[in-house]
Amino acid sequence: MFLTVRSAGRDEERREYLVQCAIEVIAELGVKRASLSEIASRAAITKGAIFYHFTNRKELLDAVFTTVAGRGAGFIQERMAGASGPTARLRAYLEAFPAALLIAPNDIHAMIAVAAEHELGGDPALEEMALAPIEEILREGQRTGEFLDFPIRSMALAIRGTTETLPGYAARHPDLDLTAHGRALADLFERAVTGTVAHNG
Amino acid sequence: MFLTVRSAGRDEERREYLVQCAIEVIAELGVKRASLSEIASRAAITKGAIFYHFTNRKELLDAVFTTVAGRGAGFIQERMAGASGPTARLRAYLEAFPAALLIAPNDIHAMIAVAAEHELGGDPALEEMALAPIEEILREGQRTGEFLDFPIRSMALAIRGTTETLPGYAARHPDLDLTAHGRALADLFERAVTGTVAHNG
Amino acid sequence: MFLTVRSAGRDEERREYLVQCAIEVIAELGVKRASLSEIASRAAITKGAIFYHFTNRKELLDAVFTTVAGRGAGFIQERMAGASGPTARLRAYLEAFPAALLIAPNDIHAMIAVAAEHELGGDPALEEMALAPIEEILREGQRTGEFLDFPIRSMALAIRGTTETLPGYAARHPDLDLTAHGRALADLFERAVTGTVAHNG
Amino acid sequence: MFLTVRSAGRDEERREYLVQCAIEVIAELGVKRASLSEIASRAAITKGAIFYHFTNRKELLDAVFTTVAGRGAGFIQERMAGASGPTARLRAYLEAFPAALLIAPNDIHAMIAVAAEHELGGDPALEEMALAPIEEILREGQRTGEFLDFPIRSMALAIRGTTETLPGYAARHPDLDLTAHGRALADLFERAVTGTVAHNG
DNA sequence: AATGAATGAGGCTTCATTCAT
DNA sequence: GATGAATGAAGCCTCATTCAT
Repeated sequence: MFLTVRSAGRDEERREYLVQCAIEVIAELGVKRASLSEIASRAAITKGAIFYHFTNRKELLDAVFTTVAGRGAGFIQERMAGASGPTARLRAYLEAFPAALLIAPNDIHAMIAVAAEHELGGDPALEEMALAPIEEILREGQRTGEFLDFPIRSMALAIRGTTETLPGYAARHPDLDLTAHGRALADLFERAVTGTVAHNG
Repeated sequence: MFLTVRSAGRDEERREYLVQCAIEVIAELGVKRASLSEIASRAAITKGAIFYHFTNRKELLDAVFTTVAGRGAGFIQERMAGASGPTARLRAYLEAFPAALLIAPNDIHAMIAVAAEHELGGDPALEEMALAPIEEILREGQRTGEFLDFPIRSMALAIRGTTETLPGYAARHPDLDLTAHGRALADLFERAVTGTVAHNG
Repeated sequence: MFLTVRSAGRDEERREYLVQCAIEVIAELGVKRASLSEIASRAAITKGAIFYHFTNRKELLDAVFTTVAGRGAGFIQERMAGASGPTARLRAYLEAFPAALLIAPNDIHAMIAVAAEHELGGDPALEEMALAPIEEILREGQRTGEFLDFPIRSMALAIRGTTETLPGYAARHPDLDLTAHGRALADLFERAVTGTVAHNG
Repeated sequence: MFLTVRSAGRDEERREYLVQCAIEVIAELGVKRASLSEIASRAAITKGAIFYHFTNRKELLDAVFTTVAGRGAGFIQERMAGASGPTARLRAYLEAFPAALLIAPNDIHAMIAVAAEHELGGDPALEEMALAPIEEILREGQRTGEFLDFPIRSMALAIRGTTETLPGYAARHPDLDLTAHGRALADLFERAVTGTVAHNG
């Protein structure tokens, strides 16, 4: 349609398109088997063309991660927008993650897969970015007194570990009821941080 | 006969040695980058020699997993031996895992890494094997009434996710106090399953 | 479009070039020793490049066989074109094979070599394909009464065995007069199938 | 039985045993896949031990060939012993080969397989050894006038090609009636060399 | 006479990367 | 902006061969 348009935007569009193709391939085959050939063929271009848009494979993978992490964070924040107070926000967070997996499984699978690769020798700042929003909720809860006293980092790691590990299991067990599981996780961590579960009463 | 026995012992020794080298390489570089070259050079032999002791890379990796999973299970069982009752057993389990990471970090790293690869390409039974002991405790706790009512699989997944994810973080944050973290996890899940924490009282 | 056509042509050219190189190597060294390294070095490219044009070694070998079998069949059919009647056709066939060996020895050597490997690991249909044209002539000769009564398959196997075995001998005995040998074979089998030899009278 | 005997004969026995094992493996798997490992394991010894008895793989293969070719020649000579006159001898020869294939298929398969490997870069004298007895019959037939005039080498090559090619086909077509085929070959070549077939009249 | 362990060369294959066009 | 062709390093694996014991 816009084939004749020569704008800088075209470049960006193309990058995003390639990233999207990469996400799909990664979600289906895993990072290791997501070769540039595979991605290129999914995008119906040639391997060489990828290098016009990305310096190397790593840069493409980074773009994939940034994209999916960004979208994921956006989705979760949306879900948390209506929740006021740390307890509700924690619940929203824990239910949002499985919901995201339901709505955009490719994104989540790709995010986890790439993150796993990145972990060895990857950017430690990335990890903090994932923990930060959780810890913020926890800290606020302790400040307001709604939450009990517990080591924040340990609790955050438990929460993150629980969510991070979910996509793989869900992929292998398509019968898992993600909504129910999300609620169960919310209950579990609500009781862990507050000592009781209001909503189930 | 003696010759056979003696040489069988040698052979077994050699296999174990190679497995140990593989564990170290995997713990340091991850499964993907643990090439046979790398492992061979760590063992100060040639690549070809590996094939004298193992049919395949896969067979070596399987041996690695069997070894580390066996040692890990042994260690955790030892730690749980003194604990009676589901509450105590759950605490023992959750404290034992970080302790194992402290004592034999390579084993744990290799175990998680290999398990991740195995699960991608494979054996769903493995996953159940990891969840089974956890779920057994949870079921018993619910039966005796010590534990609240919650979906067992969800709780087990949370526990497993928490532990499975720990080695990576610990590797990137050597300053993490694993003993304290183990206690925190035990507290957290004890409160989640029982509604309160006895030992902190 | 032109670009596609032109490049498809290039691609095909390249494939044919590689096939030709493979034919030469196979003719000289045999299939077993015709490694991709050897073929690549003959083609003055790298091993890796072969995989750009062929999926694997087997595909290259298949292309070799298709090529030489096609050319060989073409040549023999050409020679048989002028011959009418089973007796003349049989003679044409038997003289054409040594002639082909004279004109394109590499082709014939490669064909026999690859066929031998294929048959070991494989395709029984190939064998029937080689026997079919011979048996057709024999059947027709018996139908018209020009040929005596004999078991067709046995006669065909004798003819095929005679030709199949010739390239090896010819390679080791460059002094063999292939034209004369072809005539001798034609005489021999003509007498075998008709009881007499017309042309020698 | 003779385990305690320490004679030079032991060595020879062992060699023969290994050769026999090699024959079986080659007959079953072909020369290429008849690795020393495979042969050793068939012989229930170790690879290393083979090198005590043979300098290298080639020497073992040579011994295999010598053995099977010797036994084959013996068998054929036995069968030809009762035949007097070139016509009868030729018939005996041509019927003996398929008979040998029936009685000792492993020998024949191994012989052909090894010969095929030897052909590229092998001993040319070997080939003459196979042709000599055929040519002797043919020459005698021409001398006595029983046989027509034809180029001896060409006829011998046809006969050898026919027989040499048979084992492979027979292996792929176990339903082939070897006795009938032998008779057919004898008829065919008898007519080719004499112009008629006495025995079928 | 033989074994067990290892070597080292060579084989096939995959893939990120480069580059002329 | 993109393609097609190629490179080269690395990976896994096989196997004849060697050698101390």
